[in-house]
Amino acid sequence: MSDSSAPPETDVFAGLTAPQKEAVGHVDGPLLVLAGPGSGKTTVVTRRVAHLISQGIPPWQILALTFTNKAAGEMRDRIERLLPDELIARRGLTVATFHSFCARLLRRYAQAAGLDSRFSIYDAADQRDAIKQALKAADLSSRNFTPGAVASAISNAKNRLLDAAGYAAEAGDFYTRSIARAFTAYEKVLRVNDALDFDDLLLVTARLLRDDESVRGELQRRHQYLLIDEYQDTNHAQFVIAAALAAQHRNICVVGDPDQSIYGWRGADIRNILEFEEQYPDASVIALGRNFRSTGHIVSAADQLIRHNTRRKHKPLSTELGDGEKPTVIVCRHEHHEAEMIVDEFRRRREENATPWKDMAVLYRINALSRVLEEAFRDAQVPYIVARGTAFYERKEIKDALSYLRLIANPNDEVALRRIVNTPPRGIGKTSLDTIELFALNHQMRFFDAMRAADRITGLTARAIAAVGRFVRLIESWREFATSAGESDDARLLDTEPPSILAELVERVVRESGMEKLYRNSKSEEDLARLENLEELISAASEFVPTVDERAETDGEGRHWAATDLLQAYLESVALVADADSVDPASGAVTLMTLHTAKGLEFEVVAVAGLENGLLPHLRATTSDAELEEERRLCFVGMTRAKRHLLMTRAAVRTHRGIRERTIESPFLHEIPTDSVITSDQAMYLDDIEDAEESWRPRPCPRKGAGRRPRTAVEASLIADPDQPEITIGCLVRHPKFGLGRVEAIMRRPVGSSARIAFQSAGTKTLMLEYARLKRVE
DNA sequence: CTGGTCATTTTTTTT
DNA sequence: AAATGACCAG
Repeated sequence: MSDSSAPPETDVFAGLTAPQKEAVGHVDGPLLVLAGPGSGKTTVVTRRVAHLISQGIPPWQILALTFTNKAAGEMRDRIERLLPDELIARRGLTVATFHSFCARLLRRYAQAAGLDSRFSIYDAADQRDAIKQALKAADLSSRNFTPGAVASAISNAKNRLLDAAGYAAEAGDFYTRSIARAFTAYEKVLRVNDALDFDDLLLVTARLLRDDESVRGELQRRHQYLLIDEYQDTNHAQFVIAAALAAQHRNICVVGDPDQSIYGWRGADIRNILEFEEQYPDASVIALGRNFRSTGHIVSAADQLIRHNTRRKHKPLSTELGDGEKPTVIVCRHEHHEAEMIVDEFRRRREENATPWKDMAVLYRINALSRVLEEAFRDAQVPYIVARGTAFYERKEIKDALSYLRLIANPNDEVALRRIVNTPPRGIGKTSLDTIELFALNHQMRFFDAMRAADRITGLTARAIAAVGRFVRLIESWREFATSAGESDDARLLDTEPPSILAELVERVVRESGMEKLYRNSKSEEDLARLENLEELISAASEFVPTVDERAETDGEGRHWAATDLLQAYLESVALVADADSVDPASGAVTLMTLHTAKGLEFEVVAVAGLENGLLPHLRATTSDAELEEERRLCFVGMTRAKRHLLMTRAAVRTHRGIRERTIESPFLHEIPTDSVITSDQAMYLDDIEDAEESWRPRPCPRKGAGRRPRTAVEASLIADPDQPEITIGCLVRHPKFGLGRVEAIMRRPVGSSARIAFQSAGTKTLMLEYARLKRVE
């Protein structure tokens, strides 16, 4: 299929360097692309896929796997833009995250995998609940075995493809054997509930591919060309999945950078990329070392730092962009001072260099650092966004609503059931639940079935029986609604306007569960915010459209999407959101995020905060050399996000978890030669922790109660971008088609915020801010 | 059964 | 500092 002579100079090769061209032109056989920071990796990958298609390979034979939805979405968009229009119509190209690919595969091959296709996906919080339950069942005190420790032990085992039995076989000492018991009990909880945790998605898929020859063969034939992004972050399960898919055709292209491997703690195995050439001795290896992103001093400082990693193959980094400015290091007095310095610097950049807010970012090691920074940006009236897409789904009211939905989709999901059975309070208290549980146990019944038979349970008060009956009828009426209401006509799916059957269901749940009433009757601002969040959830549901890939899986022979399929896909997409997914380039605000989420992104101006010993490197990652090297890579990733200017800060005194402590400089700062950076010590004469406190004057205009109140999603969107006239609630806007209207509500969502606008002539509509070309009218 | 207060704990990073 | 869990009064 591939031409052995030089690839033709079509436009997919335009403007590329020689190694880039080589990678783009590669068609058959294994390929390893070592892509340093800013080396045009995404360009190479997307053009290569376009090139494959131009060589006559059907798009549906190509499978690209990424780690975040955002990366997948971007890749899909960029590939499609490279393809001729007539091809887009008949695509079928699969670009997905590892986890969503596996989830879909497992639903399709549920029977072969020994699963119920309605299985739930448990997130970290659900997993915690399930582990607590398991610890109780295994009669282990959660004193000595904290759910967190057990969870990470189990996760590590699963990433190595060990199940509970395999783990137990390895367990020697008392502690490990106890964990093994907890593991076994936890697996039982998952099985009974028809639930999988994140690790299971990979583990079960890997096992299925390994053990089931016919499934493996089918998938190998379907996915002839495999592409894996960020390969340095794959764990063993992912490695097995990739190897199984590629075993026959060997058309596997992996892209990554060992120096940016930062997920070792969750089982990523850097050996996967380091030993790729041993696994595929005939692999072509292409190194992309030239940096097109950052100016010279930034590249050189980062390079000096990463050289301190010993277990590493050094590759030269060079830049195309001239020296630029030296990175700045500022030693601040304390965290508030640090935040102010960063805000000051960003303001100056905007005034002097006209750098837009959206091209600036603050990166930090731990989420807890965001609070002080947020305060500083808010007080300075600088628009900012905290990239934390998962935060929305961690809110109590949202988790509750989703638990109702999960229970509708999967009747056996007892973790979901227990969460909402008495939320909002409906008279089913602990005593009643214990009685029901005992009954279920004695009669070998499902918990929900026992509730159904509540009137036969002795020891339950008449009051409780009535309450339980009402609850059961409520759930069953929703379930009936979801199963009977099919999408009568496919056009509805493509319609952006409600009513969507899904939104209807979510709305019914919010209303009929009593959640709406509970929060509406409350006077507290917090509950009002909760109500707004629930409305946002409904609005998000109304706009939910399964991805092309998902639809392709189910549509097939003209099969219609039933409401339950839609619900399933929705719950799946919600379970698998990542923080990085919420990074919105159209937002017009400074982005605040962790170093981990920043991987793969770039900004003109970047501040890395908290360069202190114990914070970066983190205290818990200093026990081994391997961990310390990973922390160094993390710092390297942060530094190389900057295109033009890099600011690194630390506070001499920092308050963390309520304790104020003097800090020690990060060794990483020490490792960068002093003449590679410009250092400014603002805390030189700070002899005493008390001085730090005195020097912190309360900021100018502290609003009443600010800082206490939980910030709502809506509030975040009210911080406007001065680059453009802001769109706020109540303001007048003009839409190119609908004309003049007034903004009634703004809904900020992880991806694509929207606004409800009452138009003078066109009626009330909900529009996506990103696409609707709204102009504010003064 | 509900809703308060008080004590205790918190792994940093995430699909 | 914040969030959970245990305990107790209504």
